[in-house]
Amino acid sequence: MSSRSQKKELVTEYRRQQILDAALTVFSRKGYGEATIPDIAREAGVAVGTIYNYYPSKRDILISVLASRVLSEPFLKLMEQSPEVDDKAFLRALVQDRLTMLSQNADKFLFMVGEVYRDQDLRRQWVQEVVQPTLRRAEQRVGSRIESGAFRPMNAGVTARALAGMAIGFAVLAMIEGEESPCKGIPTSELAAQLADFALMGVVAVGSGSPQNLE
Amino acid sequence: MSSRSQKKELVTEYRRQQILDAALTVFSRKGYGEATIPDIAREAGVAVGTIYNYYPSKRDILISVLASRVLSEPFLKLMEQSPEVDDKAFLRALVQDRLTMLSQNADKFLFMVGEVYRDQDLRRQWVQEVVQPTLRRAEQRVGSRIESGAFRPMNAGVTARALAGMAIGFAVLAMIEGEESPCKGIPTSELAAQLADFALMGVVAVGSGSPQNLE
Amino acid sequence: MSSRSQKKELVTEYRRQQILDAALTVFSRKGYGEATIPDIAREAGVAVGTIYNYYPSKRDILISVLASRVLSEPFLKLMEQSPEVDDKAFLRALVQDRLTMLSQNADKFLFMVGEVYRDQDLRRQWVQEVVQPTLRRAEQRVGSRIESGAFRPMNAGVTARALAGMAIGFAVLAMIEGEESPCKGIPTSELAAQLADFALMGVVAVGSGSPQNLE
Amino acid sequence: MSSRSQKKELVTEYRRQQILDAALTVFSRKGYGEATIPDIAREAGVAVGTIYNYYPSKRDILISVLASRVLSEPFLKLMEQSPEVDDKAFLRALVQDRLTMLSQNADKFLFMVGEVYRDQDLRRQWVQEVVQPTLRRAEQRVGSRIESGAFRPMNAGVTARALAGMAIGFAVLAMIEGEESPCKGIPTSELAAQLADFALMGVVAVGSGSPQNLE
DNA sequence: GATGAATGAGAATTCATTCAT
DNA sequence: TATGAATGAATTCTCATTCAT
Repeated sequence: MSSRSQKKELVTEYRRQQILDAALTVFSRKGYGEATIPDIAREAGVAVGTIYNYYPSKRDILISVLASRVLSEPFLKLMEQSPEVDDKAFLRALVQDRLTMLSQNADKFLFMVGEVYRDQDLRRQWVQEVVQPTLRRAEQRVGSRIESGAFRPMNAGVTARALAGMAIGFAVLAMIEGEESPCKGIPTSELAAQLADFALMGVVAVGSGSPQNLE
Repeated sequence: MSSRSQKKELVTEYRRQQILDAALTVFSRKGYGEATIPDIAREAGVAVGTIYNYYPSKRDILISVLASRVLSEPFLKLMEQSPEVDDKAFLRALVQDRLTMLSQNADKFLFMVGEVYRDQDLRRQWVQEVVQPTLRRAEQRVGSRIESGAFRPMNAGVTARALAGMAIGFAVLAMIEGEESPCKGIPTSELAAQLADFALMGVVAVGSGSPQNLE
Repeated sequence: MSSRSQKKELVTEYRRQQILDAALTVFSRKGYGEATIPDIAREAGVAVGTIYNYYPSKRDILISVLASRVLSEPFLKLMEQSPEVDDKAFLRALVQDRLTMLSQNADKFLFMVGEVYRDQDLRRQWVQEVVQPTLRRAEQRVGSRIESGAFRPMNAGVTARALAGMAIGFAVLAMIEGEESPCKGIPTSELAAQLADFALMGVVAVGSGSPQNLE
Repeated sequence: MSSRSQKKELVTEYRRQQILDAALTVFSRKGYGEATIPDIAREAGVAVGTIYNYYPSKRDILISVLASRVLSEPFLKLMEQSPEVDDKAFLRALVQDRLTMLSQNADKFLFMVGEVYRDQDLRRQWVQEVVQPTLRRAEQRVGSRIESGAFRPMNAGVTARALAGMAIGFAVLAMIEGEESPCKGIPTSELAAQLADFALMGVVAVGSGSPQNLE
């Protein structure tokens, strides 16, 4: 008896995933506005009506796709980083991971930017449940390094966002430039190393005459 | 006679602007997919049919809006920066300017991200005519500073993109976090100063024990 | 063996009633066109599929509901009136009963008026099996009172329909006027008395000067 | 200039009527629930989209049809009756007129019974603007006849509703019985005469022994 | 050129009915 | 027999585009 209802639940859950996967694919390809329910149904291999047995409207599909596939999933790994390695190795690995992830998921991210920005509830939920916890984690790490004297005294919140922003912005630029980017030929590991160095040491040559220039 | 045709041209040009402004407003508010021609007509104060006397289709309006309002204008200022001040002041001013611009135009940017990414021609045109010239200029500046020994030896292309990306990514995060951001209370000039310092000197405390940690 | 099959039949019959009751409730509330099979299933506490084990289509449910719940039941009582009391008491009791019945079942009647009118077979069946037997009975009663000289010489068929129509029409008006009706505050027994007097004696004051006016 | 906009308004008004007429026809034939917008468009000889340029939803079409074609129009004549003729002639003419009108418009009435009953706003509006003014007029007439001693002392409100109800109920029964009604062969003028006599004098034979029976 | 009513293809959504379990 | 997920035709409604005035 339990097995019967368990089985049914499994099938139901599988359908849900099937539909979300299909929706993500279609949204990525055509954007939310241009995607149609028949598109999603075809991609999922189910009938149009079936979709409505699982989600009450197209917008609800979007919400579910974002919640379960786009807005949190890619961030999960980021939250689990072991803090035990040294900064440089950590940062290189992190940046490399981010770049890889972003370039692999660029299409899956871009379709939702406008939608999330426009839907206040969606934005707030995402910010509170995903973005801010992630940033807070980075902030804490930066803060503890500052306390230990390893990092210069800085505003940890701003710095964490500058670091995260650098990775995101760099990846976005790479995405936009596409094949025409001069970074295209450089291996990701090398890019990550350069970015990590930039973040750790900045651009100024230490011991050069520049510091004077700076003040 | 000439004045007659000149006048006509002026009116025509004015109408074009009127329609583009209205379209930008509506696209920003609702997104391209959800915006309708009647929306734009209402916003512009003209009849639906009039719009089709100036643009052959909704998509063409999008193209024109992006080309004339979104993709270049905000970057024009970037190209005009005087390079004669010292690095720190320059960077602070630049970053502050970018942050202000982005926060003022966030809504105007976000609606088109997905659209541009999906339209290859549009993306390529934008990249070649606007993005790359701007980045190349930054790259040259970084390159000359490296040559002069003011900056550490680095890949100028990567570094220029890391700098630009940091500003863009930071602003995007601020936009996403909105009111909930811990940076919300900090004056833009102060934020710009922190970001500029981060870019110039990195996070590591010079002379600390960290450098060993780093290697 | 017999008890097994009897039990089964009982259950089957019970289900049928369950479904018809639910259908009547839902049809009354939303009308036939807007009522859905899931609505009825929910109301009946059975699954959608179960309904199709008992009735082959939504239209068949309507037919059964009308036949067993709406078109005959409320008229059955009418046939059972004892004819042995005097006219005035009889008419008062009858009218009061009709008014009470109609006001209690108004919602159950109204949803089907259009449906029945449109379905010729349904209408004819109802007329032949229910309406006409009832009216014929009233007609006979009026006829016998005319023969005995108690009623004026009149067309018994027309008069019977005028009497029945008065009760029905009065109740319909009361239903339509709802709370706003000036009859709202009058007790049903008083209303019934007035209507019965009207039917028996008409409106004209006997012995008044009006009769001249009338000819 | 004025003629231009006047012309346009005329066309607009004509379209509105065209659509309402078509909707009335289709609603009458199929009922509101089963009627479709393409049905109405076809009947009106316009495109589906055109309908939506004039009415925002199917329900709004219903409301307009009821307001302009069904709920008031047939009642207008009733309000204009000249009160100067004698009661019998007046009542005969009135009843005949009602019977004719109802039998000609039966199909147009029946489809809306359930809809009006279910839509509180619609019902209330109809009652206040059409039904009650009409009934009040009848009530006043009955009241003045009572005062003059021509009618017996009665509750004028109840009596007016009994009279109106009789005409309505009689017509409804005739509609329901259709071809099978024994009244089918009787000319409308004769029916009206019988009903008027019934209303004026009741069923009881004056001077018969019945009055004793009645008390 | 400007206008806005008309158009109809196409979108989201509903729901009667089927059928495997 | 009971169930309820799956189906897809049918429905309401939208809107880019056309075109007569």
